[in-house]
Amino acid sequence: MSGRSTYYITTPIYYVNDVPHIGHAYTTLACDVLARFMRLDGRDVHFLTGTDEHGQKIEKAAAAVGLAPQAFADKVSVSFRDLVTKMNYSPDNFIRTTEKRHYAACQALWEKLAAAGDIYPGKYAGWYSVRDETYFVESETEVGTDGKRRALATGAEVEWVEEPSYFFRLSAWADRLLAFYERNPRFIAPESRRNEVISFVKGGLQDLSVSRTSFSWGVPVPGDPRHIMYVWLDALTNYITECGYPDTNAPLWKYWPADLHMVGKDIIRFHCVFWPAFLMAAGVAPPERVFAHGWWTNEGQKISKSLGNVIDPVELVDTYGLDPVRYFLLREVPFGNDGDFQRRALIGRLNGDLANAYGNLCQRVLSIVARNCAGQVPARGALIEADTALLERAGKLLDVVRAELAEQAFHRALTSIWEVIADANRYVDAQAPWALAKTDPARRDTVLWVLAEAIRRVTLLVQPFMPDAAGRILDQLGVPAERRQFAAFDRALEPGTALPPPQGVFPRFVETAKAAS
RNA sequence: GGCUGGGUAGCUCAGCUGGUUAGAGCACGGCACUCAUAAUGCCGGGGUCGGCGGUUCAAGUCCGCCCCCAGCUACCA
Repeated sequence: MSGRSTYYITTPIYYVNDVPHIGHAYTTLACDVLARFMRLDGRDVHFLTGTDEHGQKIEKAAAAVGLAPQAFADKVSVSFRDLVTKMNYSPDNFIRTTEKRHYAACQALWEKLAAAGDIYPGKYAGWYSVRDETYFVESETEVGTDGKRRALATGAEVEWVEEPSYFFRLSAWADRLLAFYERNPRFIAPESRRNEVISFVKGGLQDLSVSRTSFSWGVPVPGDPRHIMYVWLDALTNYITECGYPDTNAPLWKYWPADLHMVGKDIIRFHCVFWPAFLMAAGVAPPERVFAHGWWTNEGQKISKSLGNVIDPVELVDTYGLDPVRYFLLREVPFGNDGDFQRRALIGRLNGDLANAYGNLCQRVLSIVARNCAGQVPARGALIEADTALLERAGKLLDVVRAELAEQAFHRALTSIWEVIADANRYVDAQAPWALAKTDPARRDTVLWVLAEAIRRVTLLVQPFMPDAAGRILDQLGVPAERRQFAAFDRALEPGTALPPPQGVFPRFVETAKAAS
């Protein structure tokens, strides 16, 4: 942990050659929960997401539909902004690589690298397919029986082509990168990814081609505008563009270095090798941490457009509700691992964890309160051991969840919260407030107060995961907005506070015949 | 091929530096309760901890070999 009061967290910028799918939704969701948690915990948070709009693919996709690249990017970028609303994400800004300030940042970074002697002109050579208009790595090609080399993916004939290109002296950075990983063991997570990156770098690094002349949709290289900057040099720079680079006196520069770049496991190399090398070469501090999460499969099958089994987050939210989907994605799979998306499992979580355990706990407690306590937070008398035991378990939760989220262990944070929910359900049965109603109303009130207070503590911590549902439960507990920050975690419910009539927050999901088939 | 991680109840997984009868959640069976969203609680069945061999008073937990799975092995992102 940095120990700073600021917290800067980023998603990758999403390539607008694609419509948003579960993978995009998942990455941003994880960031959103962290951003919300840190804000509630009093940190000065900056949460950034956005779109990557340059490159040959965009140029070609735009041409294919008869649009200028910018117009095409404008159009597709909107669907990513819509997802932000749909999923109730809370970014502080949505950055686009086509912004003027981003061109300035990229070119400034380039000039810094060039001045440091880490960029030099050379030739980029590789197996080029004229038909596919793209280069292939040697391993992606194969020499056929006729002696001609072809791309494995497309079967198109490839030829050895050389074009002028600028190179970044990455080969010179291997040792410094390894030393950096050594000094910063938290830089790459999870552990298995760290091993992969280190072994990759230990295997030796080649210089990196960082400009192209084969297309023009991108940031021109300073002093040589025939060249367009390599997409990753362009894309990664967004993280510092946002902070005002190259102006280190800019108001947002206080957020750099980023506390966390959240990425999918497919782009870990760009973030853990290229990016820190670029930054160190430019004299800018590398980010604190990169977390590479896993991928989802769909009911056991690999997700692919050609299989037509892409998971649409919008459809999920429309079917199951936003908060259950947010909960499921972060609870079902240990964060960092690949996970299998199963409707049955989602429904199981929704009905079991949310409706039965948590929602029903709130409902059974609040309805007794409503019926017996004149619509107010009940009076509390002396506490017995069972009472303090439950309250203490709920009270420890803030530290537990804070520690788990420092490691991005969302599933463990949620498991801990739900253990207290289970404790609370056991406590209700053991104390049986409905029976106390006849024998000892004062004790009944105390039991209800303890339960309401335990639910308050739990729900405060549920807020980052399910902001809307948690908000509605806190409403029903009469917790005012200004006491929903973790600074107010220890401010117990005040007896006598007026409460609105209780209302179910997590309805069970009942499968219709159609949904089941 | 090389490197890394993993193979523990029907399913998903915990099991740190080796130590009493191997755990949780879900699913399944029984019981209790009736405040609650047919919710909740209690009890229970079920595992030769991938295989073989070894170290040790003692091994999912250490060592060796083997089998199986996944990821990585660079410039579309």
